[in-house]
Amino acid sequence: MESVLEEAVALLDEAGASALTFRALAQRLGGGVASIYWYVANKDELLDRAADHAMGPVLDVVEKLPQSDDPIDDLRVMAVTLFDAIVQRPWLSAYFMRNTSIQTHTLGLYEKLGQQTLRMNLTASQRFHAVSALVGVVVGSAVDLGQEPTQEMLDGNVDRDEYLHRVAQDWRDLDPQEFPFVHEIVDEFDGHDDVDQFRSALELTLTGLRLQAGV
Amino acid sequence: MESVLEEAVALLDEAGASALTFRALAQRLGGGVASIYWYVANKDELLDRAADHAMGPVLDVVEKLPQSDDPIDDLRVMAVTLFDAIVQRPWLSAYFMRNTSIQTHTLGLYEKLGQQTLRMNLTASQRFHAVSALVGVVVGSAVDLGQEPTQEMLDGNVDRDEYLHRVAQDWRDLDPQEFPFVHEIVDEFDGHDDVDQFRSALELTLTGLRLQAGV
DNA sequence: ACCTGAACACCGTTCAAGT
DNA sequence: ACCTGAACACCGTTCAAGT
Repeated sequence: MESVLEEAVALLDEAGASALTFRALAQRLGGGVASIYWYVANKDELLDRAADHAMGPVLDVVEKLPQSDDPIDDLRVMAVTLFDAIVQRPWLSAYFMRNTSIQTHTLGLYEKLGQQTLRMNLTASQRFHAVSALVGVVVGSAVDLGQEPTQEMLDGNVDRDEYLHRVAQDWRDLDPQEFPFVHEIVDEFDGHDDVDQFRSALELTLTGLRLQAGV
Repeated sequence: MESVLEEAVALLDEAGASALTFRALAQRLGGGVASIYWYVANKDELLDRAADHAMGPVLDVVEKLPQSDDPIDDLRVMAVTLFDAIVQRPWLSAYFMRNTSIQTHTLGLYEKLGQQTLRMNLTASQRFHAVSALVGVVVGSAVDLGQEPTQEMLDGNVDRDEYLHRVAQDWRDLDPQEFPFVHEIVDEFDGHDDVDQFRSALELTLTGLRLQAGV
């Protein structure tokens, strides 16, 4: 079981979600395809378990984080830790919190995030929504990352920077009268860093939360 | 072309992303599978175009929205409009803003959101990040919705409420000492509305944005 | 310009049969 | 308890050939 998940994660890391097939996994394990069905009921469960397996080290880090006097600061560090993990493993975002009865590490992370809201003056509803919002920011910001390279990127052998640059050029060719905003931000878009984007989105949500809790 | 997208959207609406196959689509169009390849290069493009096709009416609504004196209020209405569309078509979230050179309606929506930030005292970078954050909130909140029903849900013939209730029961069985947050919010989680969750996340981001712009 | 049948190289999943 | 080979019912995609 352990080695099944280990090899599944390795396949996902090497070539993304589309590379994880039962046949490829069986080959790496040196067995037949049907064997894997002794450990998991179907591919969904395999992916849920693989994702949670990869969350183990992340939970370890989060649990060892020192607590400051400011729960908002602690939430920020935790969210960044989680986001960093997803940056390194973009395939994670699609399977985060999909089945907590199987994903115990993920549930642990959810709990640790939530415990910070227990330190703030909020209602249970506000706490629930706050953590959902934070998870949403992390996952929402990571959606871009999780996307498999498009056919265009594979064909032209273009990397991310080159791809962003081409899109930016398309945008610059648009009518400035009709698309004033796109023209305003096209230089920002061109070569932008996903981490900056995430950080800004996170800060907006944390600011809103700070105001709500009055801390 | 128009009818290809029309039928593709119909298939997606009826049974989700997994129902849209070239064979199923060809059958509905009364033709062969290979015909579709005259209109689109591959399945990715089909999905990108279908998603943008469904965005047409949404853009129409957003463009006809009256402008208030508060750009934040206008952003809220637009975000809610977009979210509502995704609630009705959960499959949309996965293909939003994936290829703007093809997705002209989607680009139009992005522009309309952004134009509200032009009315606020922000830098170009802040504007870019603000709209990215808002899109992230919408898409991030919609990720739950977009997920296909799990095998467990199909097997047991359980609906969403019943499913939430089962997960909630699992959570209630956890050790309260170890999972104080999960216990705090389990009653909120049980039977929660995705719209409420989205609204809260949106409000936190808008509050942060209001503070940043000083309006 | 538009459509087709038939094939190719894959998938996830099942199942009777093995140890 | 664990593994297997072989089959089943699908996929997206290609291509030579048609109108």
